[in-house]
Amino acid sequence: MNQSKRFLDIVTDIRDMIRREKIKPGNRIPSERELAEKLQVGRSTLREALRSLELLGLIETRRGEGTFLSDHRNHQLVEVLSTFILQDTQSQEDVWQTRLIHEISAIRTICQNSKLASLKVWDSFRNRLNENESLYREDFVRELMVLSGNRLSLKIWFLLQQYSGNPYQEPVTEDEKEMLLPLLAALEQQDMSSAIDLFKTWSSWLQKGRMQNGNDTRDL
Amino acid sequence: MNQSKRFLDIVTDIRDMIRREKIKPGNRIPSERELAEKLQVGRSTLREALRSLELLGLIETRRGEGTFLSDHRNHQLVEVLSTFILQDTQSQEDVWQTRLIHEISAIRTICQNSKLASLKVWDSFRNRLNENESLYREDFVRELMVLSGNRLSLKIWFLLQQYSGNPYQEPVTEDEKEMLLPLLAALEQQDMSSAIDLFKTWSSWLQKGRMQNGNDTRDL
DNA sequence: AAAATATGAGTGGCCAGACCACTTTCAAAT
DNA sequence: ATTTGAAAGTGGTCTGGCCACTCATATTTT
Repeated sequence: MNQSKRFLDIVTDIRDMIRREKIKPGNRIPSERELAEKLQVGRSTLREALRSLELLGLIETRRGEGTFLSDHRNHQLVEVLSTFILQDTQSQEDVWQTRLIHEISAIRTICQNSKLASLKVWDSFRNRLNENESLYREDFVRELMVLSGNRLSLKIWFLLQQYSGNPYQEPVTEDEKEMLLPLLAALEQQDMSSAIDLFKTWSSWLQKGRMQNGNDTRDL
Repeated sequence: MNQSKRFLDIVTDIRDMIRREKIKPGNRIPSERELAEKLQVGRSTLREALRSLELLGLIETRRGEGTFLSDHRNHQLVEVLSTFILQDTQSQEDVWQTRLIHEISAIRTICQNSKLASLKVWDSFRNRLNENESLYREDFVRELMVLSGNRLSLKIWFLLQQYSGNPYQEPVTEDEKEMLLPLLAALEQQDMSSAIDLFKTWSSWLQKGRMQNGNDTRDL
Protein backbone atom coordinates (compact mmCIF):
# COMPACT_ATOMS: atom_id res chain seq x y z
CA MET A 1 0.00 0.00 0.00
CA ASN A 2 2.66 2.42 0.94
CA GLN A 3 4.28 2.59 -2.44
CA SER A 4 3.48 6.25 -2.61
CA LYS A 5 6.35 8.40 -3.56
CA ARG A 6 8.32 9.51 -0.63
CA PHE A 7 9.21 12.85 -2.04
CA LEU A 8 5.55 13.72 -2.52
CA ASP A 9 4.91 13.07 1.14
CA ILE A 10 7.84 15.24 1.95
CA VAL A 11 6.39 18.03 -0.13
CA THR A 12 3.25 17.99 1.95
CA ASP A 13 5.20 17.50 5.14
CA ILE A 14 7.18 20.59 4.40
CA ARG A 15 4.06 22.53 3.65
CA ASP A 16 2.52 21.38 6.88
CA MET A 17 5.61 22.36 8.76
CA ILE A 18 5.65 25.78 7.17
CA ARG A 19 2.10 26.39 8.27
CA ARG A 20 2.67 24.98 11.70
CA GLU A 21 5.70 27.12 12.33
CA LYS A 22 3.96 30.08 10.78
CA ILE A 23 6.77 30.74 8.36
CA LYS A 24 5.86 33.65 6.17
CA PRO A 25 6.90 34.48 2.62
CA GLY A 26 10.44 35.74 2.63
CA ASN A 27 11.34 33.90 5.79
CA ARG A 28 14.00 31.29 5.91
CA ILE A 29 13.12 27.65 6.36
CA PRO A 30 15.40 25.20 8.15
CA SER A 31 18.47 24.00 6.32
CA GLU A 32 18.40 20.87 4.24
CA ARG A 33 20.42 18.93 6.76
CA GLU A 34 18.17 20.05 9.54
CA LEU A 35 14.99 19.19 7.67
CA ALA A 36 16.31 15.80 6.65
CA GLU A 37 17.02 15.04 10.27
CA LYS A 38 13.67 16.29 11.45
CA LEU A 39 11.69 14.41 8.81
CA GLN A 40 13.86 11.32 9.10
CA VAL A 41 14.77 11.16 5.44
CA GLY A 42 17.99 11.28 3.52
CA ARG A 43 19.19 14.61 2.36
CA SER A 44 19.04 13.71 -1.31
CA THR A 45 15.44 12.61 -1.05
CA LEU A 46 14.63 15.80 0.75
CA ARG A 47 16.35 17.75 -1.96
CA GLU A 48 14.15 16.14 -4.59
CA ALA A 49 11.16 17.58 -2.81
CA LEU A 50 12.77 20.99 -2.37
CA ARG A 51 13.81 21.19 -6.01
CA SER A 52 10.25 20.40 -7.02
CA LEU A 53 8.94 23.17 -4.84
CA GLU A 54 11.55 25.45 -6.29
CA LEU A 55 10.52 24.64 -9.84
CA LEU A 56 6.98 25.44 -8.84
CA GLY A 57 8.19 28.78 -7.59
CA LEU A 58 7.14 28.15 -4.03
CA ILE A 59 10.60 28.45 -2.52
CA GLU A 60 13.84 30.18 -3.37
CA THR A 61 17.29 28.93 -2.58
CA ARG A 62 20.40 30.96 -2.20
CA ARG A 63 23.67 29.11 -1.98
CA GLY A 64 25.50 29.84 1.19
CA GLU A 65 22.49 31.47 2.76
CA GLY A 66 19.61 29.08 2.85
CA THR A 67 16.17 28.30 1.55
CA PHE A 68 13.40 30.84 1.70
CA LEU A 69 9.71 30.88 1.18
CA SER A 70 9.22 32.85 -1.97
CA ASP A 71 6.90 35.76 -1.88
CA HIS A 72 4.59 34.88 -4.70
CA ARG A 73 2.66 38.04 -4.10
CA ASN A 74 5.56 39.95 -5.54
CA HIS A 75 5.64 37.92 -8.66
CA GLN A 76 5.84 40.31 -11.52
CA LEU A 77 4.14 38.01 -13.91
CA VAL A 78 1.14 37.89 -11.68
CA GLU A 79 0.87 41.62 -11.91
CA VAL A 80 1.20 41.63 -15.65
CA LEU A 81 -1.26 38.85 -16.21
CA SER A 82 -3.81 40.17 -13.83
CA THR A 83 -3.81 43.63 -15.23
CA PHE A 84 -4.19 42.02 -18.58
CA ILE A 85 -7.07 39.80 -17.72
CA LEU A 86 -8.72 41.99 -15.17
CA GLN A 87 -8.25 45.21 -17.07
CA ASP A 88 -11.73 46.53 -17.19
CA THR A 89 -13.40 44.11 -14.91
CA GLN A 90 -14.97 46.30 -12.33
CA SER A 91 -17.20 43.66 -10.96
CA GLN A 92 -15.85 41.96 -7.87
CA GLU A 93 -18.83 39.72 -8.16
CA ASP A 94 -17.56 38.37 -11.46
CA VAL A 95 -14.18 37.61 -9.96
CA TRP A 96 -15.79 35.74 -7.14
CA GLN A 97 -18.10 33.84 -9.45
CA THR A 98 -15.34 32.91 -11.84
CA ARG A 99 -13.12 31.67 -9.11
CA LEU A 100 -16.01 29.57 -7.89
CA ILE A 101 -16.40 28.14 -11.37
CA HIS A 102 -12.89 26.80 -11.26
CA GLU A 103 -13.18 25.50 -7.75
CA ILE A 104 -16.37 23.60 -8.37
CA SER A 105 -15.03 22.21 -11.58
CA ALA A 106 -12.05 20.95 -9.64
CA ILE A 107 -14.33 19.27 -7.13
CA ARG A 108 -16.20 17.61 -9.98
CA THR A 109 -12.98 16.26 -11.38
CA ILE A 110 -11.81 15.04 -8.02
CA CYS A 111 -15.05 13.22 -7.30
CA GLN A 112 -14.88 11.50 -10.66
CA ASN A 113 -11.37 10.22 -10.10
CA SER A 114 -11.50 7.23 -7.82
CA LYS A 115 -7.77 7.34 -7.32
CA LEU A 116 -8.17 10.56 -5.41
CA ALA A 117 -10.76 9.28 -2.99
CA SER A 118 -8.46 7.35 -0.69
CA LEU A 119 -5.77 9.88 -0.16
CA LYS A 120 -4.00 10.73 3.01
CA VAL A 121 -4.54 14.39 2.32
CA TRP A 122 -8.10 14.16 3.51
CA ASP A 123 -7.01 12.65 6.78
CA SER A 124 -4.35 15.27 7.08
CA PHE A 125 -6.86 18.06 6.73
CA ARG A 126 -9.28 16.39 9.05
CA ASN A 127 -6.66 16.10 11.70
CA ARG A 128 -5.61 19.68 11.35
CA LEU A 129 -9.20 20.73 11.78
CA ASN A 130 -9.84 18.53 14.78
CA GLU A 131 -6.50 19.33 16.32
CA ASN A 132 -7.31 23.01 16.05
CA GLU A 133 -4.11 23.54 14.16
CA SER A 134 -4.09 26.69 12.20
CA LEU A 135 -5.27 25.92 8.67
CA TYR A 136 -5.44 28.62 6.09
CA ARG A 137 -8.47 28.55 3.85
CA GLU A 138 -6.30 29.14 0.85
CA ASP A 139 -4.24 26.07 1.58
CA PHE A 140 -7.23 23.83 1.59
CA VAL A 141 -8.72 25.14 -1.62
CA ARG A 142 -5.38 25.21 -3.36
CA GLU A 143 -4.98 21.56 -2.59
CA LEU A 144 -8.28 20.91 -4.33
CA MET A 145 -7.11 22.81 -7.35
CA VAL A 146 -3.84 20.93 -7.44
CA LEU A 147 -5.56 17.59 -7.10
CA SER A 148 -7.81 18.35 -10.03
CA GLY A 149 -4.73 18.08 -12.19
CA ASN A 150 -5.41 21.02 -14.46
CA ARG A 151 -2.43 23.31 -14.08
CA LEU A 152 -3.84 26.08 -16.15
CA SER A 153 -6.99 26.15 -14.14
CA LEU A 154 -4.84 26.21 -11.03
CA LYS A 155 -3.01 29.23 -12.31
CA ILE A 156 -6.11 31.13 -13.24
CA TRP A 157 -7.55 30.28 -9.87
CA PHE A 158 -4.45 31.57 -8.16
CA LEU A 159 -4.76 34.89 -9.90
CA LEU A 160 -8.42 35.24 -9.13
CA GLN A 161 -7.87 34.21 -5.57
CA GLN A 162 -5.60 37.16 -5.03
CA TYR A 163 -8.26 39.50 -6.24
CA SER A 164 -11.09 37.98 -4.31
CA GLY A 165 -10.43 39.92 -1.19
CA ASN A 166 -8.66 38.40 1.73
CA PRO A 167 -10.96 35.80 3.26
CA TYR A 168 -8.74 33.10 1.84
CA GLN A 169 -5.68 34.42 3.56
CA GLU A 170 -7.03 33.76 6.99
CA PRO A 171 -7.33 30.60 9.02
CA VAL A 172 -10.55 28.65 9.18
CA THR A 173 -12.66 29.51 12.18
CA GLU A 174 -14.49 27.26 14.57
CA ASP A 175 -17.79 27.74 12.79
CA GLU A 176 -16.47 26.53 9.49
CA LYS A 177 -15.59 23.11 10.80
CA GLU A 178 -19.22 22.15 10.57
CA MET A 179 -19.04 22.74 6.85
CA LEU A 180 -15.54 21.53 6.11
CA LEU A 181 -15.63 18.22 7.92
CA PRO A 182 -18.69 17.03 6.02
CA LEU A 183 -17.10 18.35 2.86
CA LEU A 184 -14.05 16.20 3.47
CA ALA A 185 -16.27 13.21 4.02
CA ALA A 186 -18.16 13.87 0.82
CA LEU A 187 -14.94 14.13 -1.12
CA GLU A 188 -13.73 10.86 0.29
CA GLN A 189 -16.96 9.17 -0.66
CA GLN A 190 -16.94 10.77 -4.09
CA ASP A 191 -20.36 12.21 -3.34
CA MET A 192 -20.21 14.92 -5.95
CA SER A 193 -23.48 16.69 -5.41
CA SER A 194 -23.04 16.85 -1.65
CA ALA A 195 -19.49 18.06 -2.00
CA ILE A 196 -20.53 20.82 -4.37
CA ASP A 197 -23.42 21.87 -2.20
CA LEU A 198 -21.25 22.00 0.90
CA PHE A 199 -18.61 23.94 -0.89
CA LYS A 200 -21.11 26.44 -2.20
CA THR A 201 -22.48 26.86 1.29
CA TRP A 202 -19.03 27.54 2.66
CA SER A 203 -18.22 29.91 -0.15
CA SER A 204 -21.31 32.03 0.28
CA TRP A 205 -20.70 32.03 4.02
CA LEU A 206 -17.28 33.47 3.31
CA GLN A 207 -18.65 35.98 0.88
CA LYS A 208 -21.13 37.19 3.42
CA GLY A 209 -18.33 37.86 5.85
CA ARG A 210 -16.40 39.65 3.20
CA MET A 211 -19.25 42.00 2.39
CA GLN A 212 -19.53 43.06 6.03
CA ASN A 213 -15.89 43.82 6.36
CA GLY A 214 -15.55 45.21 2.94
CA ASN A 215 -12.08 46.59 3.47
CA ASP A 216 -10.98 44.60 0.52
CA THR A 217 -8.93 45.41 -2.51
CA ARG A 218 -6.63 47.17 -0.17
CA ASP A 219 -3.20 46.50 -1.54
CA LEU A 220 -1.80 45.87 -5.00
CA MET B 1 29.75 32.63 -13.81
CA ASN B 2 27.66 29.54 -13.94
CA GLN B 3 25.12 30.59 -11.37
CA SER B 4 22.28 28.72 -12.97
CA LYS B 5 21.11 25.70 -11.12
CA ARG B 6 22.28 22.50 -12.62
CA PHE B 7 18.97 20.79 -12.24
CA LEU B 8 17.26 23.51 -14.23
CA ASP B 9 19.70 22.96 -17.05
CA ILE B 10 18.95 19.31 -16.87
CA VAL B 11 15.26 20.02 -17.22
CA THR B 12 15.88 21.78 -20.47
CA ASP B 13 18.41 19.20 -21.57
CA ILE B 14 15.82 16.52 -21.09
CA ARG B 15 13.33 18.56 -23.04
CA ASP B 16 15.77 18.91 -25.90
CA MET B 17 16.51 15.25 -25.86
CA ILE B 18 12.84 14.38 -25.95
CA ARG B 19 12.39 16.60 -28.95
CA ARG B 20 15.47 15.35 -30.68
CA GLU B 21 14.63 11.70 -30.22
CA LYS B 22 10.98 12.34 -31.02
CA ILE B 23 9.81 10.62 -27.90
CA LYS B 24 6.05 10.68 -27.74
CA PRO B 25 3.68 10.66 -24.77
CA GLY B 26 3.55 7.22 -23.27
CA ASN B 27 6.99 6.31 -24.53
CA ARG B 28 9.76 5.40 -22.19
CA ILE B 29 12.69 7.68 -21.70
CA PRO B 30 16.19 6.40 -20.90
CA SER B 31 16.85 5.15 -17.41
CA GLU B 32 18.18 7.46 -14.75
CA ARG B 33 21.60 5.88 -14.83
CA GLU B 34 21.72 6.15 -18.58
CA LEU B 35 20.63 9.78 -18.59
CA ALA B 36 23.07 10.68 -15.87
CA GLU B 37 25.86 9.20 -17.90
CA LYS B 38 24.76 10.86 -21.11
CA LEU B 39 24.34 14.28 -19.54
CA GLN B 40 27.46 13.92 -17.44
CA VAL B 41 25.76 14.58 -14.12
CA GLY B 42 25.33 12.65 -10.95
CA ARG B 43 22.30 10.50 -10.61
CA SER B 44 20.91 12.36 -7.62
CA THR B 45 21.11 15.66 -9.43
CA LEU B 46 19.37 14.15 -12.38
CA ARG B 47 16.72 12.83 -10.09
CA GLU B 48 16.06 16.30 -8.75
CA ALA B 49 15.16 17.34 -12.27
CA LEU B 50 13.07 14.25 -12.90
CA ARG B 51 11.17 14.62 -9.66
CA SER B 52 10.37 18.20 -10.56
CA LEU B 53 9.05 17.14 -13.92
CA GLU B 54 7.05 14.47 -12.19
CA LEU B 55 5.47 16.93 -9.81
CA LEU B 56 4.51 18.99 -12.81
CA GLY B 57 2.87 15.94 -14.28
CA LEU B 58 5.09 15.81 -17.30
CA ILE B 59 6.52 12.38 -16.67
CA GLU B 60 5.45 9.25 -14.87
CA THR B 61 7.72 6.83 -13.11
CA ARG B 62 7.04 3.22 -12.43
CA ARG B 63 9.42 1.42 -10.14
CA GLY B 64 11.06 -1.50 -11.82
CA GLU B 65 9.90 -0.39 -15.24
CA GLY B 66 11.17 3.03 -16.02
CA THR B 67 10.24 6.62 -16.64
CA PHE B 68 7.66 7.56 -19.20
CA LEU B 69 6.45 10.68 -20.89
CA SER B 70 3.08 11.46 -19.45
CA ASP B 71 0.17 10.68 -21.66
CA HIS B 72 -2.48 13.29 -21.51
CA ARG B 73 -0.16 16.14 -21.79
CA ASN B 74 1.45 17.86 -24.57
CA HIS B 75 5.07 18.62 -24.46
CA GLN B 76 4.39 22.12 -25.34
CA LEU B 77 4.47 22.59 -21.64
CA VAL B 78 8.02 21.38 -21.70
CA GLU B 79 8.75 24.18 -24.09
CA VAL B 80 7.92 26.69 -21.48
CA LEU B 81 9.74 24.98 -18.71
CA SER B 82 12.99 26.73 -19.40
CA THR B 83 11.35 29.97 -18.60
CA PHE B 84 9.52 28.21 -15.92
CA ILE B 85 9.61 30.59 -13.06
CA LEU B 86 7.54 32.81 -15.26
CA GLN B 87 5.22 29.94 -15.51
CA ASP B 88 3.02 30.02 -18.48
CA THR B 89 1.35 26.69 -18.68
CA GLN B 90 0.51 25.81 -22.20
CA SER B 91 -0.61 22.29 -22.12
CA GLN B 92 -3.06 22.17 -24.97
CA GLU B 93 -5.12 19.69 -23.09
CA ASP B 94 -5.38 22.00 -20.12
CA VAL B 95 -6.34 24.88 -22.31
CA TRP B 96 -9.05 22.82 -23.88
CA GLN B 97 -10.33 21.58 -20.57
CA THR B 98 -10.30 24.99 -19.00
CA ARG B 99 -12.17 26.51 -21.85
CA LEU B 100 -14.70 23.74 -21.49
CA ILE B 101 -15.04 24.57 -17.81
CA HIS B 102 -16.11 28.08 -18.63
CA GLU B 103 -18.44 27.02 -21.40
CA ILE B 104 -20.25 24.44 -19.33
CA SER B 105 -20.51 26.79 -16.43
CA ALA B 106 -22.12 29.30 -18.78
CA ILE B 107 -24.63 26.68 -19.88
CA ARG B 108 -25.45 25.97 -16.26
CA THR B 109 -26.10 29.60 -15.59
CA ILE B 110 -28.22 29.95 -18.69
CA CYS B 111 -30.37 26.98 -17.82
CA GLN B 112 -30.96 28.31 -14.35
CA ASN B 113 -32.11 31.68 -15.56
CA SER B 114 -35.67 31.41 -16.77
CA LYS B 115 -35.48 34.77 -18.45
CA LEU B 116 -33.04 33.33 -20.91
CA ALA B 117 -35.18 30.39 -21.93
CA SER B 118 -37.60 32.14 -24.20
CA LEU B 119 -35.19 34.13 -26.24
CA LYS B 120 -35.32 34.75 -29.90
CA VAL B 121 -31.62 33.93 -30.14
CA TRP B 122 -32.39 30.25 -30.07
CA ASP B 123 -34.78 30.57 -32.97
CA SER B 124 -32.25 32.61 -34.82
CA PHE B 125 -29.61 29.96 -34.48
CA ARG B 126 -32.03 27.22 -35.36
CA ASN B 127 -32.96 28.99 -38.54
CA ARG B 128 -29.43 29.57 -39.56
CA LEU B 129 -28.72 25.90 -39.09
CA ASN B 130 -31.75 24.73 -41.01
CA GLU B 131 -31.28 27.31 -43.70
CA ASN B 132 -27.73 26.10 -44.16
CA GLU B 133 -26.47 29.58 -43.61
CA SER B 134 -22.87 29.67 -42.70
CA LEU B 135 -22.57 29.76 -38.92
CA TYR B 136 -19.22 29.89 -37.27
CA ARG B 137 -18.79 27.71 -34.25
CA GLU B 138 -17.19 30.48 -32.35
CA ASP B 139 -20.18 32.74 -32.87
CA PHE B 140 -22.47 30.25 -31.30
CA VAL B 141 -20.36 29.56 -28.26
CA ARG B 142 -19.54 33.20 -27.77
CA GLU B 143 -23.22 33.90 -27.59
CA LEU B 144 -23.51 31.38 -24.79
CA MET B 145 -20.70 33.05 -22.92
CA VAL B 146 -22.26 36.47 -23.34
CA LEU B 147 -25.64 35.25 -22.19
CA SER B 148 -24.14 33.84 -19.03
CA GLY B 149 -23.53 37.41 -17.95
CA ASN B 150 -20.09 36.93 -16.47
CA ARG B 151 -17.82 39.32 -18.29
CA LEU B 152 -14.67 38.07 -16.71
CA SER B 153 -15.45 34.52 -17.64
CA LEU B 154 -16.17 35.70 -21.16
CA LYS B 155 -12.83 37.39 -21.28
CA ILE B 156 -10.90 34.39 -20.07
CA TRP B 157 -12.83 32.23 -22.48
CA PHE B 158 -11.89 34.47 -25.34
CA LEU B 159 -8.21 34.16 -24.51
CA LEU B 160 -8.40 30.41 -24.17
CA GLN B 161 -10.34 30.10 -27.36
CA GLN B 162 -7.50 31.69 -29.25
CA TYR B 163 -5.13 29.07 -27.93
CA SER B 164 -7.38 26.11 -28.53
CA GLY B 165 -6.47 25.59 -32.11
CA ASN B 166 -8.78 26.62 -34.85
CA PRO B 167 -11.79 24.33 -34.83
CA TYR B 168 -13.82 27.25 -33.53
CA GLN B 169 -12.89 29.43 -36.41
CA GLU B 170 -14.65 27.27 -38.92
CA PRO B 171 -18.31 26.93 -39.83
CA VAL B 172 -20.43 24.15 -38.44
CA THR B 173 -20.65 21.16 -40.69
CA GLU B 174 -23.63 19.10 -41.68
CA ASP B 175 -22.84 16.41 -39.16
CA GLU B 176 -22.91 18.79 -36.27
CA LYS B 177 -26.51 19.78 -36.79
CA GLU B 178 -27.57 16.54 -35.17
CA MET B 179 -25.86 17.69 -32.01
CA LEU B 180 -26.59 21.39 -32.13
CA LEU B 181 -30.31 21.29 -32.84
CA PRO B 182 -31.03 19.10 -29.81
CA LEU B 183 -28.73 21.35 -27.82
CA LEU B 184 -30.78 24.39 -28.75
CA ALA B 185 -33.93 22.58 -27.73
CA ALA B 186 -32.45 21.61 -24.40
CA LEU B 187 -31.42 25.18 -23.73
CA GLU B 188 -34.90 26.43 -24.48
CA GLN B 189 -36.41 23.87 -22.14
CA GLN B 190 -33.84 24.61 -19.46
CA ASP B 191 -32.90 20.95 -19.47
CA MET B 192 -29.51 21.43 -17.92
CA SER B 193 -28.18 17.90 -17.89
CA SER B 194 -29.15 17.25 -21.49
CA ALA B 195 -27.67 20.52 -22.61
CA ILE B 196 -24.41 19.78 -20.88
CA ASP B 197 -24.24 16.27 -22.25
CA LEU B 198 -24.92 17.44 -25.76
CA PHE B 199 -22.39 20.17 -25.51
CA LYS B 200 -19.76 17.79 -24.21
CA THR B 201 -20.49 15.43 -27.04
CA TRP B 202 -20.04 18.19 -29.54
CA SER B 203 -16.88 19.39 -27.88
CA SER B 204 -15.20 16.01 -27.85
CA TRP B 205 -16.27 15.53 -31.45
CA LEU B 206 -14.45 18.74 -32.28
CA GLN B 207 -11.44 17.73 -30.28
CA LYS B 208 -11.22 14.43 -32.08
CA GLY B 209 -11.07 16.25 -35.38
CA ARG B 210 -8.41 18.50 -34.04
CA MET B 211 -6.25 15.59 -32.95
CA GLN B 212 -6.30 14.06 -36.41
CA ASN B 213 -5.26 17.23 -38.10
CA GLY B 214 -2.86 18.65 -35.69
CA ASN B 215 0.21 16.51 -35.81
CA ASP B 216 1.92 19.59 -34.61
CA THR B 217 4.49 19.74 -31.87
CA ARG B 218 5.78 22.37 -34.14
CA ASP B 219 7.61 24.47 -31.68
CA LEU B 220 6.82 28.01 -30.86
C1' DA C 1 41.27 53.33 16.62
C1' DA C 2 39.88 52.16 12.11
C1' DA C 3 40.18 49.50 8.15
C1' DA C 4 41.45 45.65 5.68
C1' DT C 5 42.06 40.78 5.86
C1' DA C 6 41.80 35.99 7.30
C1' DT C 7 39.28 32.40 9.48
C1' DG C 8 35.65 29.18 10.39
C1' DA C 9 30.95 27.74 10.68
C1' DG C 10 26.91 27.09 8.09
C1' DT C 11 24.61 26.57 3.78
C1' DG C 12 23.16 24.86 -0.80
C1' DG C 13 25.15 22.19 -5.11
C1' DC C 14 26.75 18.12 -6.61
C1' DC C 15 28.54 13.54 -6.79
C1' DA C 16 29.81 8.43 -6.16
C1' DG C 17 28.56 4.27 -4.37
C1' DA C 18 25.78 1.38 -2.01
C1' DC C 19 21.40 -1.18 -0.79
C1' DC C 20 16.50 -2.12 -1.39
C1' DA C 21 11.97 -3.26 -3.76
C1' DC C 22 10.08 -4.11 -7.76
C1' DT C 23 9.11 -5.70 -12.81
C1' DT C 24 10.60 -8.09 -16.81
C1' DT C 25 12.92 -11.56 -19.12
C1' DC C 26 14.45 -15.86 -20.25
C1' DA C 27 16.72 -20.06 -19.38
C1' DA C 28 16.44 -24.13 -16.55
C1' DA C 29 13.70 -27.53 -14.26
C1' DT C 30 9.51 -29.95 -14.12
C1' DA D 1 4.52 -27.27 -22.91
C1' DT D 2 4.33 -25.32 -18.47
C1' DT D 3 6.17 -23.73 -14.33
C1' DT D 4 9.84 -21.94 -11.71
C1' DG D 5 13.46 -19.17 -10.44
C1' DA D 6 17.62 -16.65 -11.11
C1' DA D 7 19.50 -12.53 -13.22
C1' DA D 8 19.42 -8.08 -15.13
C1' DG D 9 17.48 -3.66 -15.20
C1' DT D 10 14.92 0.08 -13.00
C1' DG D 11 13.36 3.53 -9.75
C1' DG D 12 13.64 4.73 -4.43
C1' DT D 13 16.51 5.87 -0.79
C1' DC D 14 20.43 6.71 2.17
C1' DT D 15 25.27 7.83 3.48
C1' DG D 16 29.14 10.42 3.38
C1' DG D 17 31.89 13.28 1.14
C1' DC D 18 33.71 17.49 -1.36
C1' DC D 19 33.01 22.03 -3.41
C1' DA D 20 31.48 27.03 -3.73
C1' DC D 21 29.44 30.49 -1.54
C1' DT D 22 27.82 33.77 2.40
C1' DC D 23 28.27 35.83 6.62
C1' DA D 24 29.68 36.86 11.12
C1' DT D 25 33.70 37.02 13.80
C1' DA D 26 38.40 37.36 14.91
C1' DT D 27 42.83 38.80 13.49
C1' DT D 28 46.06 41.50 11.34
C1' DT D 29 47.45 45.60 9.14
C1' DT D 30 47.25 50.43 8.54
